[in-house]
Amino acid sequence: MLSQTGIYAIRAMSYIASQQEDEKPLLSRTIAEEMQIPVNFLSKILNRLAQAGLIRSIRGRNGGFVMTRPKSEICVREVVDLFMQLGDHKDCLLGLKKCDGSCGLHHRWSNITEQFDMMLDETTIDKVK
Amino acid sequence: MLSQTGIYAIRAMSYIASQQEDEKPLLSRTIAEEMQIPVNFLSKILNRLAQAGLIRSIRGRNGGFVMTRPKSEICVREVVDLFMQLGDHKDCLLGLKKCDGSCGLHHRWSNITEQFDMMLDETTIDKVK
DNA sequence: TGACAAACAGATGAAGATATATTAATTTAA
DNA sequence: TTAAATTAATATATCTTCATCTGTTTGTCA
Repeated sequence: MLSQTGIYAIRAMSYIASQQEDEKPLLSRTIAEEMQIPVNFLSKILNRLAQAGLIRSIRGRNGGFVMTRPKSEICVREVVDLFMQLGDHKDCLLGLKKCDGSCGLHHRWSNITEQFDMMLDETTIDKVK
Repeated sequence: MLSQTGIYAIRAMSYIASQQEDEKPLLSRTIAEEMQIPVNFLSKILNRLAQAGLIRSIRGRNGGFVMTRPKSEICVREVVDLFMQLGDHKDCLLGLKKCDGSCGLHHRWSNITEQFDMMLDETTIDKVK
């Protein structure tokens, strides 16, 4: 449901959020260690997050990453959307094009995806300890 | 949540189930066309289903595949389990080892996986139109 | 200028999905 | 009874996507 990259991104964001009081930029190395993410791979993820404006990157000595917005105003979906397209969950689980919602799994599946979507939308980064 | 292979397997099984009245063995070619599955790939899937005893294969002229058990007694999970291990859904969505269930996504996620598991267990092949 | 840190490019690896080709079993027809 | 046609079984190769690693470049501060 979530790709490894998506999971890493949430982990990284929530860590940065949890440490932002310090004001001091967080090193990617530190984040990688604390959150158990391969450091070079994390680098790409952080870069993408920075491009999207969710964090700000600071180069050079005393550099690192800092939040740009209040952590309570960033929802998990915003993060995830940068790394995977969750596709239209409205579709049939079995990928049947003809399916009009009568495929036996359809109703239950759409309940599930609905809950999943709500979870992403309603959970903010600061809630993800 | 389901791999492509898992999806194909359910599609194939449900098609065989829906046609079993005829008694005549179904060709893999036919199943592939009707259910939009790459024929050679389907061949492997059917083979696996046959090994597991969910269907029986008949070689040679007039051969094909037939059901071995009443379609109302085969649940979706049985099919899926042959092609993917769904892992322990009990775990933390974010893969946090330390997570004691307090990770903000945990509660909602475990509800979701619970429903998903129930869907697989309680839906029989004949219900998957 | 030199050390530090992020940014970027590219190569590698692994898993899953798909395609190609060959082999084995069975039936039918000559 | 034999040969041809049909069909599944199997083995192998390719393609794709995602994840990971390696190395180089660029920017910044002391």
